[in-house]
Amino acid sequence: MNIGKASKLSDLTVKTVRYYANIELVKPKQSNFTGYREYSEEDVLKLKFVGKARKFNFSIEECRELLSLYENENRSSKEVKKITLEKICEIDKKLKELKDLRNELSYLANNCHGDDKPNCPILDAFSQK
Amino acid sequence: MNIGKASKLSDLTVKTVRYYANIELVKPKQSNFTGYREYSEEDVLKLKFVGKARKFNFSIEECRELLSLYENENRSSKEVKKITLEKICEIDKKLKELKDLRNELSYLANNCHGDDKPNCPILDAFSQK
DNA sequence: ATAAACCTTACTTTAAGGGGAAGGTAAAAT
DNA sequence: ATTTTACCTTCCCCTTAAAGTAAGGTTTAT
Repeated sequence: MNIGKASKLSDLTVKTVRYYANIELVKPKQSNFTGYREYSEEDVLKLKFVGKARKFNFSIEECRELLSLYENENRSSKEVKKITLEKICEIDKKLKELKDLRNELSYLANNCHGDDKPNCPILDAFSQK
Repeated sequence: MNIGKASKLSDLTVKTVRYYANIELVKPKQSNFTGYREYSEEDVLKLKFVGKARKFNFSIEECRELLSLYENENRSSKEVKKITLEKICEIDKKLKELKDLRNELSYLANNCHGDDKPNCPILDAFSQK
């Protein structure tokens, strides 16, 4: 099938699918006389796989790694679990940062009158030496 | 003072300070015969202000807005509070996304044996149709 | 025959700088 | 006085993961 259909079936944009071909993440065989990319059913499965993993916040390079495990019959689930646990750690770190940030901002907002006067504890906090 | 000192005092890299000058966020007067940027004490205060706001996750454009409020004697704290509350909403949204993601990943990891066998519920989940 | 729908490569843009080259300047050490 | 070292400048490329657009080739439908 052509890229348009592969795009629809995998729920990715044509641009994205073409990008994945360029970076050799999911590379279809090139049909030689039209120059059109020719996608197989299996390619579509791989595209879907990557789409899911991307939604789970895995980077392209991590997707490449997962995909090679996915394709490898001799893989061990240990490796996949390890990558996933690392990703969870990353997310926890980010969550903590965001929570702290939210606390500080909400503290500032609560102490700001929000009226027409220029006094503003938010700006004061930003301009503290 | 030169950019190096302004950089140290504001706790930003020279690259960053130069970048802020280029995008006219914090623009010092250019000393004309050496071509060196000439920073005032007030410029340093602005750089620090931006540094703080950036740490609070405000984008450059939001910093520009906050900075103009900071410089404006006729500002109303209402405006600043509004921008801050919007930022808190954004953070809440991001927090929810990350929490959901974490739940799904941790569910998958918990169900993965993590041994040397190829069966892996994580990969299975990624390849579901 | 022509228009539409689809495909191609290639270039530019995004956010917020980081890295490094090539070269000018200033201050300190010899 | 000269050289070394420490700063400073502009300029260009790199990062993520595509999206936008241009210019042009192909295929299908009317």
